[in-house]
Amino acid sequence: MKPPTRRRESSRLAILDAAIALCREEGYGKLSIEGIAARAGAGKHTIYRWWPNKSAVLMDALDREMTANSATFPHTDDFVADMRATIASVSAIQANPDFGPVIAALIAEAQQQPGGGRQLLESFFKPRRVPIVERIRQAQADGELRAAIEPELLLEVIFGALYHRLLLQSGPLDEAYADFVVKLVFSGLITRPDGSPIS
Amino acid sequence: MKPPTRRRESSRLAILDAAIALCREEGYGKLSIEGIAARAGAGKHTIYRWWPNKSAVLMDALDREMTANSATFPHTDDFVADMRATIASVSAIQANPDFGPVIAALIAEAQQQPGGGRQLLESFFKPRRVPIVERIRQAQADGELRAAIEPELLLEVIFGALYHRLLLQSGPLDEAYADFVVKLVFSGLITRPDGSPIS
DNA sequence: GCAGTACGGCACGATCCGTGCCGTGTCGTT
DNA sequence: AACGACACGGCACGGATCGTGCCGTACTGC
Repeated sequence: MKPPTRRRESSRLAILDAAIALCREEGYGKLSIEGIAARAGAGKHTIYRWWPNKSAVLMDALDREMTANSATFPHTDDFVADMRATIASVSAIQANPDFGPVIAALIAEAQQQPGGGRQLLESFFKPRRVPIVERIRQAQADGELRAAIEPELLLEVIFGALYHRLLLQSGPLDEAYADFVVKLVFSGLITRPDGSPIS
Repeated sequence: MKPPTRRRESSRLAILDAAIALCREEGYGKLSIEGIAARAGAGKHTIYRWWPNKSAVLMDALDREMTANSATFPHTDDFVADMRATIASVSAIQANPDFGPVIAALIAEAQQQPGGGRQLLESFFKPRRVPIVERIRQAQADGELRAAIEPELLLEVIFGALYHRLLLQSGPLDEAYADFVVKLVFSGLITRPDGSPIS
């Protein structure tokens, strides 16, 4: 009961490699289906058969690279430290010239169709946030964090701050910024017996 | 010493009206210089003479409408209430189908050129945030808010959260969300003698 | 080994880009 | 009031890319 696909894997990989390489070299604006096909030594039909548009190709290509080169999700007994390390890791990926501009291009392209943003969120971003959501829920279960707040809502604010820097280049996407954002978001939420602020 | 412009104002306005109308009707993806020129009854040269690309036209068009239809910036003695009302007003504009998609398109298009995001931020967004920055500085001067934090940095987090919903459609851009974001950001920053949380 | 199908290559009309030219109209100068 | 400069609308052009159709080849599964 194998999947009934006679798709040629070598073409698929050549297309994904060509797409993300061209995007990095020339920018997403100059990325074209014709260019991808030529570079991959493929016919345009082969691309149109398997992907609806060029952003879908690029999304698959980025997905392939990012599953190998993923963020780190430490899980120690210090929740805030875990979150700092996690968000710093995410921001480092977004600051990487090999990934940041491609992510920005995907967000940009999603604006072209109605509902494109939501689809990108559900199919690409949300699955990658699952480990972080789980870590937050764990902290809530442990009584380290107010339980009344949805973890996804917190991550909207945190990732929104990162995307602000990614899309509007308002400053460096470095560890200092990640620390600032995490501290800001959690400084009013952490439950400590003595009420001392987190450092 | 008048500015040496023989530019025809009627053409400029017709082009701006045509651009934003077409963007709303068909979406930014189907917006073309040829379409704008045809709808405005103008020559393409007239557009290329005064704007470098279609996103610049759209930015001018949106700017013209938003200066008339601006957010409200209340200034009472309750800083957090002021911020809630202000951010709720901003989010209402972004939730408006006449403005939100256009703003999203501008952010998306800015990703095409290197530095485009920063340019959009400086020329379009930052000037509109000035009153909010001033209100935050006032609160800091009044001792209502920790003075060590840059207001622009706080607004990055707040607006980032709004843009997350605008660009990724992660939920409604309503007053409840604006309240949540403002409360979250300021809950750890407000200085109160009794240390009670803001409600 | 056979049949089905995915494949690469090529060609096509359509759209939009950015630019050049041309004749007209309007505005500033004298 | 007359002139000259320039912005304007209209049209045309080559180039690029789109999405699709057709054709012959090569690979794959039964």
